[in-house]
Amino acid sequence: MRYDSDHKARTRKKVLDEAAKAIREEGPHRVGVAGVMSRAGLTHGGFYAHFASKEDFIAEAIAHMFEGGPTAKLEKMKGLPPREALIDYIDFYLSPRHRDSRVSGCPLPYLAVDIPRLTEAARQSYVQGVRHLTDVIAAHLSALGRGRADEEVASVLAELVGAVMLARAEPDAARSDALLVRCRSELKRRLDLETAH
Amino acid sequence: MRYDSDHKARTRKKVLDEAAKAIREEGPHRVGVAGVMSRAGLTHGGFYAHFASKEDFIAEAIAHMFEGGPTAKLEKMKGLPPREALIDYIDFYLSPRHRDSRVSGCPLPYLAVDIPRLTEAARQSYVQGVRHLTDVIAAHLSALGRGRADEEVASVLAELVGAVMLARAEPDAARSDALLVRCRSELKRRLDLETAH
DNA sequence: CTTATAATATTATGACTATCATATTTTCAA
DNA sequence: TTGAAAATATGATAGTCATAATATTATAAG
Repeated sequence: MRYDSDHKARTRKKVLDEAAKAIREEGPHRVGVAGVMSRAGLTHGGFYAHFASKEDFIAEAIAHMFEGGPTAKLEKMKGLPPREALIDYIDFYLSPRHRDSRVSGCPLPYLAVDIPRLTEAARQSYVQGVRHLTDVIAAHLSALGRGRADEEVASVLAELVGAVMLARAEPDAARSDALLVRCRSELKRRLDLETAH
Repeated sequence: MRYDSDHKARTRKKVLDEAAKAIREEGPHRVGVAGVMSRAGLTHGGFYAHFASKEDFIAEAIAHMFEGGPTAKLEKMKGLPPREALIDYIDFYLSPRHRDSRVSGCPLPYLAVDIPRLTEAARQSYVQGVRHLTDVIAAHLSALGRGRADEEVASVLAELVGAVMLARAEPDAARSDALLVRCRSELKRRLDLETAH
């Protein structure tokens, strides 16, 4: 071979990185081949040397979103005592910073609505991500001695995802902040995670 | 005038009805002028006799979504005793029927993700819809004698919206149903709405 | 330094889109 | 029944998109 052995692989990763950001900003259907390639410092010509089709590309980009940085926070949870881990995660997930992060951030709220409109491959990536997050949270709830962890985790995840989406849709910053604060405190209250007394 | 005095108004309504359905099915950016006009039994030519631009059209269609049928359920809530109203609404919102309703159904979960990408006019319609639903639920929570209704309503709304979205994203029917059941029962439990004992 | 080839760029094509100018149809009033 | 105007249709234009064929560049091996 003439180029570096992983030259193409690095380019591919760069393109997928940009795609993941663009999907968060514009949604999976509005990202264009030429746009993403350009953001990655390339022209659109080489696209089909990397991906079979745009559909395939979007599915790969979505899988990529679940591998990247946003999962780091989740992995860190595993090493912490359950109470601390849950408090940390709720505070992170419902933080203004996470709400405003338009290029990283958990894929779940970004993609939920479009998942039924995407390919089977994209759906599978999404489902895996949901299962993973569900399992980690449920494990910590169980470790805390909560008997109905399996029931509770559905409700907790729904509130996390719904709150981030509604906070992003609220243009009034103060109201958006208030929504996050309220959901944070309600979540901790109903999971008996309050730090005081 | 030569045509019936409200001929144009009826056509306009028909077009907006179809647009509202199409937005739920495909998202606000993927609905096309020609497609919606065709669904309404017209050709694309007359479009600009009804709307100034596509952006304006989408904003009007979104406003229309909040006026139509899906709000009926909400209005019915107002006439019921608070406990019954809340139980009814939760059971409706988190029903498989509402999850599967791809042409009617509450606009909140359908639009949340796209709202930051739409015009100011569209955002304002959405915000009004959120406020309205928030107020009605909060009023019923207060009527039930719950002191922290303003805090709770944010959490409840987030869970309702998030649960519907996640249920729609879950391709496994049994798992999707289970998610809805769990959120229904968790919501009623934490709001002390359980019917038994 | 040369050459082969992998990686990327240039350019082209056809499908689709919003928009608009113009033509045609519809139907009330006379 | 006819004329006029309102409502809608036909057809065109310019732009964008995914896709692909071909050309060019970059670089590791000889």
